[in-house]
Amino acid sequence: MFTIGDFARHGRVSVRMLRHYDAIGLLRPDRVDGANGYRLYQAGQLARLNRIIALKDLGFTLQQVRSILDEQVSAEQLRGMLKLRQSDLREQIAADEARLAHVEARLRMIENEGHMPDEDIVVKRIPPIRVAMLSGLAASYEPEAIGPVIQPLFHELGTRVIGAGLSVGPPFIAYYEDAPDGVVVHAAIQVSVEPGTDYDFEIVDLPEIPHAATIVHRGSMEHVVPTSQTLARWIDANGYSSTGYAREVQIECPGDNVDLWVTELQEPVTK
Amino acid sequence: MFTIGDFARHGRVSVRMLRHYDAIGLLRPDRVDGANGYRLYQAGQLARLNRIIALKDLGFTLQQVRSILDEQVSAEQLRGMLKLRQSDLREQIAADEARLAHVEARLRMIENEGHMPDEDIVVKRIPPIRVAMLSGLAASYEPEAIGPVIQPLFHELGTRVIGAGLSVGPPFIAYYEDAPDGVVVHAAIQVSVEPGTDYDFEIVDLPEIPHAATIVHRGSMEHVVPTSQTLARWIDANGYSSTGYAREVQIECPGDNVDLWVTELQEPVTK
DNA sequence: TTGCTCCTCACGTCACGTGAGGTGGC
DNA sequence: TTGCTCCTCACGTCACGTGAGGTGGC
Repeated sequence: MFTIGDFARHGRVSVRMLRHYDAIGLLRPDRVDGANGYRLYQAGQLARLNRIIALKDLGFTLQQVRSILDEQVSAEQLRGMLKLRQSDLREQIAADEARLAHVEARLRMIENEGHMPDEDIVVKRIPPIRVAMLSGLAASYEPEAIGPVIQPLFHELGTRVIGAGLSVGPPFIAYYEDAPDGVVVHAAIQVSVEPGTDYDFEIVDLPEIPHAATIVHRGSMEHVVPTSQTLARWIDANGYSSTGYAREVQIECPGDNVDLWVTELQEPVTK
Repeated sequence: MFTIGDFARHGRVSVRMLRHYDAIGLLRPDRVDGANGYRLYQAGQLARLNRIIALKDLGFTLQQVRSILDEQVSAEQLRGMLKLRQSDLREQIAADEARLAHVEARLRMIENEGHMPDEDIVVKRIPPIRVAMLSGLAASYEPEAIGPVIQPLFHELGTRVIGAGLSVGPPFIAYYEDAPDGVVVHAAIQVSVEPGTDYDFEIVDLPEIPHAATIVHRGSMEHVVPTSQTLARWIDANGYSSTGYAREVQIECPGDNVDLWVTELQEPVTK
């Protein structure tokens, strides 16, 4: 017979753990002294304690350990639980390796520039969205070429959407596609209508972007280039690669002051 | 101005997270409506939200995120924090890979034998221990060769230790070393004395075993072979290798009934 | 009026670590 | 008597998720 302290020393666990396992019914002492409540264990119970520790070390919860030990799971169910643990662990490892790569990218930035960037980039899923849309063609993918095309498009689109009796407000979305003779420019405004109705603009469901590297740009789109470059460098430094032009989502754009505009760039990426 | 719901949608976080960040002072709303307590955010605050999410994704706690954002840490301190995170992540990944290897070993056992072993093996650190010791020589490392050597050793050791006025009781430890002409057999009993005194037995500090694969054996040591084999197979299946003979620690050994003996085998291993 | 969004508590999560406050045997 | 071990609460951990119960504007 061992007191809880001796049993803990032999099992190389804490006394608190043994009390906890008693409390949740995972490992009851062999008997409890009626007079003083002392827990008393048998040496043979070390075998069960070892099984508990071994299963716990595999990453099972104590609930799972209990049902495995109390033979409430068949060999086949156990195989299923192990398979699940296996894939969870693989995911966990992959996620931690991604995190590690990001940490190392940050360290490289500090080595190179002496500080971390002030703007921050986050990879998110962008859900699909239904928009009213007009399109045009620009000579190249530069602010000087895009601006004169997209601004009239948004103006015209706003007029037509209001004319169709729909409400207009942010987010306003600009996005781009390569064309043989330049860049196709799309101006889009979120709307909630059923498709099929006939309007003097397109109704399009923009697809989700499973992985978009995003950054917030403040101020006029004339000065978006440094922000885009920060985004591009980050994508590169973190082992992603771009799979298209960024969507530009105007989150706030008071008409009177472009310095207060807030735009999110959403660039589709893959690892 | 965004309500909390709109701001959460733009930032792709939950409303609850924004309330939590407000509560801990990490991201306060731009202002709070005095009448109804509504939180109101500015689009520009998305930049801070993104920085929070990005740092959180690196694995920093929200406390750390706050001190980084509020510029209470210098670039040098930040580099230190990133380095620490880096090594933590590497450790985490290594630990999960070890766990994964163990899960896979379990799966192989189920495929091969249709069930998991009933006895369980745990890798532990064995702390150093001071013992009284007598030694002998056996022809080989088999129960039939060891038994006749170690039993008289323990008997004699017990007599001498009692004769020296020290108390005797489990754990009794047997351990082994290779010798040119057989195996050196050590019989040891834990004692607490200062070294230097002269006894008719040795006082030895058994070193710690940083990594010991341990299994509990019940019953006479005559029947230890299947238990040893279980341990050896496990060591092999889990990618460890043995670096010596196992210590045998008698945890319980009532003199009248060897079937009730409980012994822990502690085999030193490395990855 | 019904829905929708907002609010503030407050419990639950998981496996213990860590006191606080007290008892019993050597 | 002093130490040591044992006991039972009960809070704290970390970042929210999830109700409960209620309010305000369309």
